[in-house]
Amino acid sequence: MMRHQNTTIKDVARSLGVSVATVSRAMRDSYDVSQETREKVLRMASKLNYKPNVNAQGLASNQTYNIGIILPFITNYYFSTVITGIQEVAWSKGYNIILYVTDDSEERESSILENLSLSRLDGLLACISSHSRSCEYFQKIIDQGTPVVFFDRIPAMIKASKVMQDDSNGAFEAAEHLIHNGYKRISHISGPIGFALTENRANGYRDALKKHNLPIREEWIIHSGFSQIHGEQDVFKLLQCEQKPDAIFAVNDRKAVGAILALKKMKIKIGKEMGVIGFTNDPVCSIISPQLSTIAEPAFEIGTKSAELLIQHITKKNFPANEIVLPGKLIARESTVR
Amino acid sequence: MMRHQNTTIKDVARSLGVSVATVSRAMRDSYDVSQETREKVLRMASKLNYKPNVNAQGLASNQTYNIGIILPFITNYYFSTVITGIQEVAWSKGYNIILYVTDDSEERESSILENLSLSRLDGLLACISSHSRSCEYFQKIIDQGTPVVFFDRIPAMIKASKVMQDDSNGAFEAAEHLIHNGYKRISHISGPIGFALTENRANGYRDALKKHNLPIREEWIIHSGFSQIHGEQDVFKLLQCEQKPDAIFAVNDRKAVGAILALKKMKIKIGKEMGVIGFTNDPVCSIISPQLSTIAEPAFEIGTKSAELLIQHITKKNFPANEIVLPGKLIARESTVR
DNA sequence: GTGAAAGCGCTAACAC
DNA sequence: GTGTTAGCGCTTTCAC
Repeated sequence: MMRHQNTTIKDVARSLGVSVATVSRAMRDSYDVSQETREKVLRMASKLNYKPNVNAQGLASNQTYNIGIILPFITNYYFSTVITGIQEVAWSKGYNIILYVTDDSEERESSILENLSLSRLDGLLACISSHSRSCEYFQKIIDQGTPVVFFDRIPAMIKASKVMQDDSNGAFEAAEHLIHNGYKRISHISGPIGFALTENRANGYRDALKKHNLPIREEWIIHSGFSQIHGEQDVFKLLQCEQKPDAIFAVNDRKAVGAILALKKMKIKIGKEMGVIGFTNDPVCSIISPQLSTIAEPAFEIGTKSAELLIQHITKKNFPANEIVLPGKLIARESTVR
Repeated sequence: MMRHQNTTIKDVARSLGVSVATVSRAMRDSYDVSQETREKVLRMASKLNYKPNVNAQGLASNQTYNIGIILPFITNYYFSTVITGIQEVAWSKGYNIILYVTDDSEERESSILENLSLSRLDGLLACISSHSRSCEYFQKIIDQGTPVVFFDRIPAMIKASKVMQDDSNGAFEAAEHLIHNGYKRISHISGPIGFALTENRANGYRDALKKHNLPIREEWIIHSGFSQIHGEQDVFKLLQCEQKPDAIFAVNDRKAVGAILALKKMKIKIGKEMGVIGFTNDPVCSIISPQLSTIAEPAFEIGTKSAELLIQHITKKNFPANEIVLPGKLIARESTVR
């Protein structure tokens, strides 16, 4: 599969009567080239439309200027916005993004990582699947010298840089908002057990109830998946409780949307009879009726911070692992008005 | 930035007492290797955890197993689903995906393409920005021998493979659905002028009205952008018309959602006083109230077909340019019931 | 400040 | 069916 041959560094060197080494140095702002030569080279390179061959660069220098992103889905607001943030930073620093989608399957995740050719990547940004546990395949990659930065769903056992929203504080604010608005029997439809994100949000919820001396009933805390359908199912379970809650704090907006849809089906008045608050600030919040109160997550910034951090790790050896926590913001809408 | 050195083809060859050529051939299912040797090599490679260096492979063979995707956004249902489809096929055929996001800016688009190192990519999948016109930078890439397949928003002037939904037929069905449901003054809030997609949907709309002898009033056809806010704005314009329409066919669901929100603000009863139908089948259709009728687009299949087509172009020289049109499907919901 | 040359890890033409 | 070897286009010592 030969493609048309582009101009190479040799062509530039030849037409200038200099060596390829000089061209290579000039192209990369290496400081042992005279100002004059550099300009000459740059001009000729652009005239000849010279683009360095990235494979050759990568082979010679052991760098690729590619960063990988591995995550469960891209088809939701949060993830696609994070990627957009990553892309923004990557583009500005000359990095490309290679996308790996796990479909939230641990098997797929491990298969991708086991088969990953690390020679392709300078670093990896990762959000693990909701079924992932030990994540030893990530550890393997890190041990082999490829930096990894985790975001959002992060594995507890692995020492690496991590970027996340302030889950416990956000959850605390969400629950307290419900309390301030007069709700007293507050339930929580949560995510899978064993996730930092899940536990932090559950803890924030518990803390708020404790602070205001409200009962924490374990039957009001339901753990299931992260999706809309899980939200619907969880509501039906809540409605079976002996004592019914009068408000729902959902671990994310998708589950909150599922909850609203289920409540509507049951003809339960949202707000008046049952307050609902989510987490994320998906655009659907202001489309659904009643509009959904939520904690806005800084999705775009999660992306930019993660990418910046990863690039630090790539460019500076022994850059220390960092944990960045970004604040969320309460957005009150109709679903929490009595 | 040296990273830990992985095992190379030499290591595998040495520990087996064969040549690197044999290992190389065995690894790639080249047929002039004995069954026995191949198995021996494969076993040793996996034992040594050998992963081929993609830069070296790319440099030697002029292939990268990377395909690029360039598109306006990834933060909406349609695009993220297309990418998921692309990813699916790419993964199964051993290709990686490199993502480029233009933020719907022609400038960004051309800048990305001008700076693109083609040595990085075996082929490109593209959906142009809503402001792109001549797209000569795509032509340049094609001329240099890199295959490009366009999807959804496709440039008219360029000869290349294209994949799209059946826009005119879908629009025809949408309009006819409104007619069947008793609407008589049907308006169309459309996208930017000059797009195949826009024109095809507008034509389908016109054809349906003509067939049923309904008036086509130019003031009922509004061209603007593709986003929700444009949908809202367009509705306010429609409501200024001397003779008001009784139904709206929106070029996509995002605009239809904007329209619904605007109508709600104006206390106009959706369905009864004003029918609304969209195009895409975004999940928001069944979340919004009333639920939005629409033409379901085969987004995932658009992705898989595009990727398959591109891989054909990559692997078979002189594979002829192809235009694939995938059918949509009417999904009737509440917003078109009187 | 610049050039010569080795070598990054692999593929493919050629020889046997 | 397998080995030898010349590159692929670039970076990077090491001379000068």
